[in-house]
Amino acid sequence: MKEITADGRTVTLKDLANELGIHPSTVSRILHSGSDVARGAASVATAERVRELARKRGYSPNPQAAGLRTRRTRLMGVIVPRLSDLVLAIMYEGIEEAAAELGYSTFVMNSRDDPQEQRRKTDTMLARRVDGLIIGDAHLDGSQLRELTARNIPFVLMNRRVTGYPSATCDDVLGGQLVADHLWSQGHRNVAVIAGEPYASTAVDRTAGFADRWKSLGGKLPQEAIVWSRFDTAGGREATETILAGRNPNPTAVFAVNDFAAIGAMGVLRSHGLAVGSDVAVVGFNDTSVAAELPIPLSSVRSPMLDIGRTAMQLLKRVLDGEQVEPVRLKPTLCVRESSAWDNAA
Amino acid sequence: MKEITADGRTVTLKDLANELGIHPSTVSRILHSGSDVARGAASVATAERVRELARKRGYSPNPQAAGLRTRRTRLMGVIVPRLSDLVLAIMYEGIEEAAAELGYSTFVMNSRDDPQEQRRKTDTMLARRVDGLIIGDAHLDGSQLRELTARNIPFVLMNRRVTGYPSATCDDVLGGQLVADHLWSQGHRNVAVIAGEPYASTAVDRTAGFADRWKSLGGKLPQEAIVWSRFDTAGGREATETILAGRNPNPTAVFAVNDFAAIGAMGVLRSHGLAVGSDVAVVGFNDTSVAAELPIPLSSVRSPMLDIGRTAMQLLKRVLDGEQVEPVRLKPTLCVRESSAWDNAA
DNA sequence: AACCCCTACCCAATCGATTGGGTAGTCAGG
DNA sequence: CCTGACTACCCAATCGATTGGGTAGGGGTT
Repeated sequence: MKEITADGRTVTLKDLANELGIHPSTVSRILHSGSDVARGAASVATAERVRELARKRGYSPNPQAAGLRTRRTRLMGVIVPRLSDLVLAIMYEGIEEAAAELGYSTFVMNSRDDPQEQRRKTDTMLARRVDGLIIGDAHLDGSQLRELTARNIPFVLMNRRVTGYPSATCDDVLGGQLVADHLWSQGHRNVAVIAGEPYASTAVDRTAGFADRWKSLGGKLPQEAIVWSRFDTAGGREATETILAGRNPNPTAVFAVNDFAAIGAMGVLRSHGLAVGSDVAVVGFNDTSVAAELPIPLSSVRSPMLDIGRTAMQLLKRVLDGEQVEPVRLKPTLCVRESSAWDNAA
Repeated sequence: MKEITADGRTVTLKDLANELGIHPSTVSRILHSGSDVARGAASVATAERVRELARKRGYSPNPQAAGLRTRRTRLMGVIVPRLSDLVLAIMYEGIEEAAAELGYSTFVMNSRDDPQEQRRKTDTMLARRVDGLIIGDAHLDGSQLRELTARNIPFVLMNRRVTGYPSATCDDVLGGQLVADHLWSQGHRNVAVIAGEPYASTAVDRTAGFADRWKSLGGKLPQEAIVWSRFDTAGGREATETILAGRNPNPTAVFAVNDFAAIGAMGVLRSHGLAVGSDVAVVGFNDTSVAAELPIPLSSVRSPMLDIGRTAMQLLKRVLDGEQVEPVRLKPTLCVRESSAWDNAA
């Protein structure tokens, strides 16, 4: 309800002050701090009159002016590889929710996981004077992050973690373990992993969680059973071709660290005459909304994407408040569906 | 490359001016206008010195201060039903690209297609003093838009259009026609439409384009062959159940105005023992990335989503420049795949 | 010599909110 | 009656960039 004065400008503090015959600074103090400011700043009666008029005139403070003075914008920058990745889109929804609750607004930008773009987007955000950054595209090498630290910019990581920095992620190691337990108990002994991009902690942790647990269960997982790939369907297809070409006998189960890669894998398996669910089990990760909708519903590790976003925002807020924060890892759960429900122990 | 002075503040115009012994206003004029300002404002030599120093110190103008003075923020607000809808996410990528080229930054917010949220989000954006809005969630009744017009806020529509307002959309009517032509030429005569939400022009136009063309080809399309639904898989499933329950004989083709609804439809058809592609053709809309990846690849109308986003941003820029702009409808193309490739004319 | 016009700048107000530092006026206690 | 402590405000500087309105000095014209 932004209202305007007779001459077409938006209502300012001074307008309110003039109308009430008091000083703008008094109005500011009344509106700025909670009702607790009545002590010292103004009488209860005046405070009430001010608040009433502000409501009536639809006063909304000018964030430019406030920011200029306070050097805080209540803006947060969010950088993600791409928003058209469903996983990141949902996390962003979580961020937006939490940001609204905390009185912040957010910018998002896509970096396509390209270091050049990451820098460029970071710079645009800083030029906009954001108070802090949520980095959703961190690479494990961390060069990007060292620079931010050096420039003294408050930030937290989301989705992907890097040791030594605050982050909100899924417990990806646990996620990998859940899959290992599941496939092992279904009787599989010859498995392969479509591991994702080696620069992303999501890929590395999920793969490591799986591999370590698999070995501690007594399973074998030779080097060539782990194939690194892109996170999309095409990446999943290529990886699966590699797996099928390189292993004899073919694995009876495939764990893809990403649903879309898993979908690509299912396609290739099918076209090689292998029935997903009976000949070969497939498990994905994230439990994106398509997983359950496929003709052969895809087993997938459900990660709390919305919560990860919310948590990232809350962490960043705490960083801005000067707190020392620790990384947060949210627990995933496994959703078993047809694609891996066939019992191979028989 | 935001640099800071010795005492930790970011570099300002005044810093540059002091260092060069000239007045801040001169620096502003040199940096503000292109190189064409050398005439009148400053000597070429001074201009060069200023630009050089600005580069060296990593000067980046404070948008708060500039905005406070100029009353323009170079911020645009974008409101979409939800960013986790792939279609909108891609359009937003287009917006972001175009915005960067034009020197704007963008906010996105999700409204969930809920009028209350639409208002709330609009107000937050205006409180942030955005220069204009891109509305991606317009409802055909247009009450939301009348209010914006009344409040004198520059905006354009995206994805969905409403008569009388500038917009960047897909030519959805044409899209519907393409599907009608295709299904008719494949020999189908008994078809059904999963029509989407009746408040969205995308749904209405696609359905109308299909229905009108179908009838002009000589086809029949009774009222009960058109089922309105939500845009997601669940909506598609429900609609398909309705269709299968209500029609005898079953239709040999189904057009869903949205890929996700189409995916839901394929699931239900399959579970009713109908083979998609041979028993029943299915066509979706938008050609989102999953369409081609399904076990039975889905025919779909490809809409130029990225371009729609870019166009929306460019239109808005022109609106801000005071131009009178006309709605733009971008041409879609039909991608035929297995789900509707079976020739029923036989 | 008087006049005008450039060139290359400077000056100061302004945008709207915030904030450290007052100050009248009232009341109580000594 | 004086002092001190409140209460309820006011004042003015400030944040950084922009912009309409100067102006000094130099060169050219008539």
